[in-house]
Amino acid sequence: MEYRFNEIERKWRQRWVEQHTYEVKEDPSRPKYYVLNMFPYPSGAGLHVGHPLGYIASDIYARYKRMKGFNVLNPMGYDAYGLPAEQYAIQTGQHPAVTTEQNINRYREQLDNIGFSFDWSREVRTCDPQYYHWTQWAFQKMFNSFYCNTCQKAQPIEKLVQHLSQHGTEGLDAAQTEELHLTAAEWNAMSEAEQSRTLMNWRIAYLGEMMVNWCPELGTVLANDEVVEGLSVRGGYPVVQKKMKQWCLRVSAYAQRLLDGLDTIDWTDSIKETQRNWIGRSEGTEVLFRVKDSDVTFTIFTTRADTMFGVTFMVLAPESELVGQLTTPEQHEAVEAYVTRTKKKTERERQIATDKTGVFTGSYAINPFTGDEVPIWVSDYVLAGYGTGAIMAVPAHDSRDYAFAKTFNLPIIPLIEGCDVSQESFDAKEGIVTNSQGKDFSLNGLTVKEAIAATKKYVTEKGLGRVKVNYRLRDAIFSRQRYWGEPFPVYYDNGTPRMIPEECLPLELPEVKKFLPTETGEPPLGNAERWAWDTVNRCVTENSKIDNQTVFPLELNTMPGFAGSSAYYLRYMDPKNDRALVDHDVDAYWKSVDLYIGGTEHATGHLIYSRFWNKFLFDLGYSCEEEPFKKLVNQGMIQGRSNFVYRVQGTNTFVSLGLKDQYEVTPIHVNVNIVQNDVLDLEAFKAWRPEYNDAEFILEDGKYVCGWAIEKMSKSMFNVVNPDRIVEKYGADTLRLYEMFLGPINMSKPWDSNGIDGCARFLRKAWNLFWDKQGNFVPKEGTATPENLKSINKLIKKVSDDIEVYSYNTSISAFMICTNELAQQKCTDKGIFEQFVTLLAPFTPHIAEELWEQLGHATTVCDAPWPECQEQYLKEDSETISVSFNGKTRFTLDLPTDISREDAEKAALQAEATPKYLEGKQVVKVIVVPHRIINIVIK
RNA sequence: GCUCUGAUGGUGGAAUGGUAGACACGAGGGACUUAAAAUCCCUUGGCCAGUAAUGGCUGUGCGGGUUCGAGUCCCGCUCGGAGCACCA
Repeated sequence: MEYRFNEIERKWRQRWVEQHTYEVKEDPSRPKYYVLNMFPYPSGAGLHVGHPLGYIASDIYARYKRMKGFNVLNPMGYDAYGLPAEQYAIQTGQHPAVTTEQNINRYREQLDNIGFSFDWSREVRTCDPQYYHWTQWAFQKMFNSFYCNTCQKAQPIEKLVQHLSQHGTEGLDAAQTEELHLTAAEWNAMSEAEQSRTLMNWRIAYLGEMMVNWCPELGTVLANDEVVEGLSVRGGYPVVQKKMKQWCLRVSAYAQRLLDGLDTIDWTDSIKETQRNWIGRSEGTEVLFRVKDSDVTFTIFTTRADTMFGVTFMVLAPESELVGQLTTPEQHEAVEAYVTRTKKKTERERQIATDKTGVFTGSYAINPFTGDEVPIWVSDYVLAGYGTGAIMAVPAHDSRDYAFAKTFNLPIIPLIEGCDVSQESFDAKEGIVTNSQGKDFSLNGLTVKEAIAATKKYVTEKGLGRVKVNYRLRDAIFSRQRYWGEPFPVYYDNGTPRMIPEECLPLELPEVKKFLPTETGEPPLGNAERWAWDTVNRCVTENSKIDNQTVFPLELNTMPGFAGSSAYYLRYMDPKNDRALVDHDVDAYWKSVDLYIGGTEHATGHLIYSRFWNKFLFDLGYSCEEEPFKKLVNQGMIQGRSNFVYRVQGTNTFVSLGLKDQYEVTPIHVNVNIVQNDVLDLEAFKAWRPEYNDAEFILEDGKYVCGWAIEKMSKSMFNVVNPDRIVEKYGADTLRLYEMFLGPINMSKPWDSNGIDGCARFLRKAWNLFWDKQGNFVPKEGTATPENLKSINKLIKKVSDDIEVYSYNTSISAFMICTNELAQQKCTDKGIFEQFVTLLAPFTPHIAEELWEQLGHATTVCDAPWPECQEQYLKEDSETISVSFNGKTRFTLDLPTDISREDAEKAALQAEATPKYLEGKQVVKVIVVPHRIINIVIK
């Protein structure tokens, strides 16, 4: 009987749809399990073989869990907003919604080909108003909340307003943009608009004037994780720093909880470490410095409080507000020129620069420990956004300060016994402190660690400063000057931002005539005036105050890509709910994602924002778990394996790999789809491109062998392998199997079609177990032999163990071994075959369903119970045990398998061959270890 | 610079501290066939000895250590991949 995978796969895919096999409902009688893949951005290029890797891995696990009796949620959807569709729209005029729809349809077709157990009735798309309703809703909740440091959670903004009106900022401990001091009277005297503006200092979603990453080419600002080495991640365009008024999310308020939460979740160390780096917690001290002949004071942040006696100058960031206050008239011109020069530099230029530049302000600060006057400089090696934007410089013990001091000839005072700072600074936090004697305070003789602690204590007691924890993590910039994103549900009342009433959500994205900024430089939504006024008239009741002559009444920015992907896992639980993001009871059932699969590239983006977003919803009681993703598995990237042909220079002749060294050749990328096992299909090559029509070849052994290299999978390298082609040629089951067989899912590896035949061969062999040469169905009741039982139980044990740790490649090896054994044993027992098919079902569902039906079952194999291993069949009566002395095998013994350790020792010592090895020697101990070895230690 | 990862045949990769190289690909040999494809069987880390069965030595990036026994644990390097980085 021939294995016709095409027919079988088509049949079952259709039946799964008809019978709603993969649709799930909340079912309190069964335990739940939530499996999730990072949903894809549907790009125009379609899926390549790398994309389904994670989906297959999670599908296997989801199917396995279902067979183990869990109610499994395994949804899929699309992260549909994004720059490529919009860039394409700008070039072609094609509406992004149209291209996105097309791409989604193509993705769906490709995904359906692979036989996933997704519950498509729960599909979400971030660009669907039914979906982004809740993205906008969450934003409004953030706008109407602040973060209370005392209770460590988000609170309604009304509580803050109440506090301000009764006590001002007195006793208020909340996450804020800058430190404000207000009395209740001052607050109450403010106009409503002023109060609204002031509240931005605390809101979790706030409008802030801040330095942003501006990308002129893309015409938009970008978040920190969207910029790498001063270039935009999308497109690689330069990014400059610019001060702009933008919507921001106060992610920094959650820094400590984001850090602490990492200890409660099962993610790999490396991705946790990446997030820890990104959050960048650093414990230190803030110290207040007075300025000579002035009332001005300023604070600096340091992690090396022990080096207070080595401060020889101070440095301000060029963007610091102190620069203006501290520059003396004589230095004004020089400082001005320096600050202007810095502004013109791109982020990248500032990062690359190794030389220290700077300028003296003319002012001096007074070291609170020594009373010394030290000059205050301005330099761009100090960052405005970190700490206080000002530092105390200790050139002896900080390499950057050292370089600056050398450049400008400033003094260097060493503070560690025996350190040599003539060539470079001594940065290590170790050694014994010296040179540190003040009026009433000395650090001499202490270790660095002790000195830091002592200084902290002193500073706090004397009111010179305080202990402070700083984080690198910045607030997320939430505005994009783009069209294809969620509109902000915000209108402006004479410049004061207000939320569109909740009952008016979703605020739908309007049609626009063009996707570029308006002539006045407004974002693309500025083209949609009609939409703006209609919205205001429809939703805002008291709109009399809005000046409809001059000011555009709605927010024109749209939200960034991470907005829609931050809470999508909650929406999958209850995707059609039009009254809430997710029903409370439904959320209480599904709780959080048990297994999340996706790439590491989202470590500092989506995976931070999502955790932040969920923690916020948790604080407000909308999500019942604090961490959204309990277990995270990162699938590796699938790289491309490119093939090359070698053209003899100046000819149209191509020489095979083994002979190319005899010629002057140019390697040329050749389409991997016309190469098999590195052998070129000559006719296909000639037909590939017109210029190769009359190509000639120099062959080796009658074949043209191509060279190869591992590169990124990309169109330009002609190494993109399309899963549809593999499915067509080998079937989806073979594709699934092969992708998993390539190696552990968390490792990056090149796609190499060379091995795929092995998996196809295995499935054919497995299929052939069920029919004899005449085409008769083999399985019969009650014919199991002990060998059959041993083989299948070995398989059950191996697959059950391996699947739990996602070691699918070794499971598949076990299947191959078992298949060969059953074939050799000429197994005919129906029970054995049923167990075999059941085990196979998560991996290769189509063939498993077909065989399951052939075995006489009317129900789907998806609900067959996962077999339990019967250990008794694995045991043997006796086995050969090697006996070794001092690590070398000397002889073997046949012993019963269930023999005790003592008896084994006795048997080994009494064995006939033993004495001659023991002559004149003393037995120290006998060690019985698993795997059939007894080791006798002698002296 | 700091942090995290990894290194095993021609290739992808297996090995709870216990016979390293499972399984697969590739390669070589053989069977079947007019032929090819497909299928099946055998060999396959390296070196040495033997007509052969087989035996010996060596071997998991490098150098040490712990252990009866180390790919696995510890210390010190080399090289690759990733993250952070003028973060005070």
